[in-house]
Amino acid sequence: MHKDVTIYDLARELNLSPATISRGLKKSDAINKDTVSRILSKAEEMGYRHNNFASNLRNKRTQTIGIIVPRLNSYFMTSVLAGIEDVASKERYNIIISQSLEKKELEKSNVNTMFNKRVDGLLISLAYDTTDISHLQPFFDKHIPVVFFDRTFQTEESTCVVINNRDAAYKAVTHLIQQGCKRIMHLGGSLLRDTYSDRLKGYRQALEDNNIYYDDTLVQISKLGEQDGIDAANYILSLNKSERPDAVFCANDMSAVYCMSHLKEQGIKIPDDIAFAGFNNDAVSRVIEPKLTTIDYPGYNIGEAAAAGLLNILKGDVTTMKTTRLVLQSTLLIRDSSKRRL
Amino acid sequence: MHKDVTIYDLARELNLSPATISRGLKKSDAINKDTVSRILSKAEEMGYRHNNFASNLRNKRTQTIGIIVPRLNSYFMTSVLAGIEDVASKERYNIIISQSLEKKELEKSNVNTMFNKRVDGLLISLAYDTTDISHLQPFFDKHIPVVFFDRTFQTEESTCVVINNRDAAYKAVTHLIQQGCKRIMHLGGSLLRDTYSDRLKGYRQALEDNNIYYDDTLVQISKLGEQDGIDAANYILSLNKSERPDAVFCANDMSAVYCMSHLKEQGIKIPDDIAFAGFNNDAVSRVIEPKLTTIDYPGYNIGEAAAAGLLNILKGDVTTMKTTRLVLQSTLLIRDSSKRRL
DNA sequence: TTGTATGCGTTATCAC
DNA sequence: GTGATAACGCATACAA
Repeated sequence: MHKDVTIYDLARELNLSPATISRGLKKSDAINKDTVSRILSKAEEMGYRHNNFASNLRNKRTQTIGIIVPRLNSYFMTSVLAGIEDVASKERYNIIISQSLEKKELEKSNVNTMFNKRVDGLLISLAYDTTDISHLQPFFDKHIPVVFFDRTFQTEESTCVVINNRDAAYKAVTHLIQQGCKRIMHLGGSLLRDTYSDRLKGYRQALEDNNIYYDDTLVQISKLGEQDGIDAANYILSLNKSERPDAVFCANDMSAVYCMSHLKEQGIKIPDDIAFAGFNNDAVSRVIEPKLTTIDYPGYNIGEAAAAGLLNILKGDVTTMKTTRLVLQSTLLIRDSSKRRL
Repeated sequence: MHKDVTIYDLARELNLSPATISRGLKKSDAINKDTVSRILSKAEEMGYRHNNFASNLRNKRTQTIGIIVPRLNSYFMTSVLAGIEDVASKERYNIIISQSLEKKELEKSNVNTMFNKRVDGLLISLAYDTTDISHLQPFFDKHIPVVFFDRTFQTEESTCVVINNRDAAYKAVTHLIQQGCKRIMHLGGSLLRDTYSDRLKGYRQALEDNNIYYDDTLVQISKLGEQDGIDAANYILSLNKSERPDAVFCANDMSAVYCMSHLKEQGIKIPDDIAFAGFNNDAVSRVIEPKLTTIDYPGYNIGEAAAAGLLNILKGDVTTMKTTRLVLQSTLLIRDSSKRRL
């Protein structure tokens, strides 16, 4: 384990001062062009590498933004990440990622870790069961900017990047109604999250606008996982034929796909007996048979917007930072799972 | 933006020396129990937080391990990550993650970033097109341990964590043969990766052991993505009926599922016309109709083993570090996509 | 059990 | 254009 090469070593070799080396390494134009290139090539030659710790210690900035998400294993999240990464790296920011695995406690601890790592800003999509954001108070107290995306929380201290979930849900449900469906079930996520409560609102609004009675036995709230989809299917099968829904609108594709798949196994015809619509446009939605009608949730754009929003605050005057709600567009993708032969 | 609380501030408040505070904060037993608790509560009260930069600068260790993977968006990778995270956090190590997106150049740049961030060790699964590991040389030179998993590279300087891909493929193909299949196609990944070349070897061995002629027109190498599955399906459809395979063994589930799905759309019956087997046991393998026979690739265990291996090296004597090849068990999961009514 | 003194590598301020 | 110097906050060798 050799000693690391420092700017002092370079200074000694080149008969310059450490200060000049430091400036030269970041191509300051207060330094002679020629000196700069001598410094750079010497650095290369000696295998110098910049020491972030020393630099951060000195600068009191980490040039790092933290990201906390519920889970990474969806196409949506990977897209968000890609969007964030692109924007951040252009501005020479590093990112660190952690997963809350949908658990409030883990989210708290991750927030804490991010705080202690002194990230310059935080991007967060909340866990299912997070009820308040007191764990973010340290960030607010220190005026470290926080941007919420997807799973947001109303606050006066931060920016949100979302889509119009209510509208998207409204479109999906209206489409199902137009296909002739009259008894539409909804598999929703935690109502603690606006993301999901807005989808429920859109669902209700669509029913109302079409004079369909809202039946709360047809609304199931869950974590929208594999098993939840199957449970919903079993619930449907447990109903009398007359009580069964003729369509299901799910707040994500995973639950839709598992629910559909389980119903198919029991002989239910999709979309003729029961039509389906999901949410997110995950890869599964395109392999399931029939292909799943869903909402295209533009993850990459969300990520870009969230990162850009954060960097704006970081570059601008922190004291002028205010609540902004950025609403991106989403699209209904109509596929076979909801196409009735009318 | 207030000034941060430091150990000096605590020292002043408590009439102790910074050294005592430093020791007290990490509960050194060279310090009076009572003093320790006074320090801790004062720290709490004043909102002290440990400064990693100062500490790392001093210690020349980051207590951080780097992870580079091709992509995060699979169940397999998320499981690996969870395994790594569990092991690492128990030993109070932090992790930082980056994606190469299957691109050699991005991988290089990520390796570089990790090096400059001075991670204490590196866990890596290589990109499709990485041909050599010269970009890891800085790690080897500085004796910073590197552990490969899944997509590995033969080297004398590092540990690998894998499954027996050859054996797993052999089992899958043998199973297809036992179902009566005689003309088995293989969708494989880049032969630059042992992971995939071993699967091809297992495939060939199974054919040979059953006196089936190896036909290289039935082997397609690709990136195993969505489109590659569809392309393979179209290739199959372009063949005369007599030339068509009666089974397909795919090196991942994604390509299998898309290939299957496309063939089904064209009226091919699965498994009767063509049987399928995939690899990984991704979530999609359980929703596709018929359910996909696949290899259960134990991601969580791989992650655990890789992290544990790395930490072992980190804790032990670096000079005794040597090439270890850790081979974990995988299992063939037989599902409907390969069950022929014999 | 606690204190003193010093250095980790960088950068900003001030001087020349 | 370049140099000298003083922080940044922490952890340890050595002393007491």
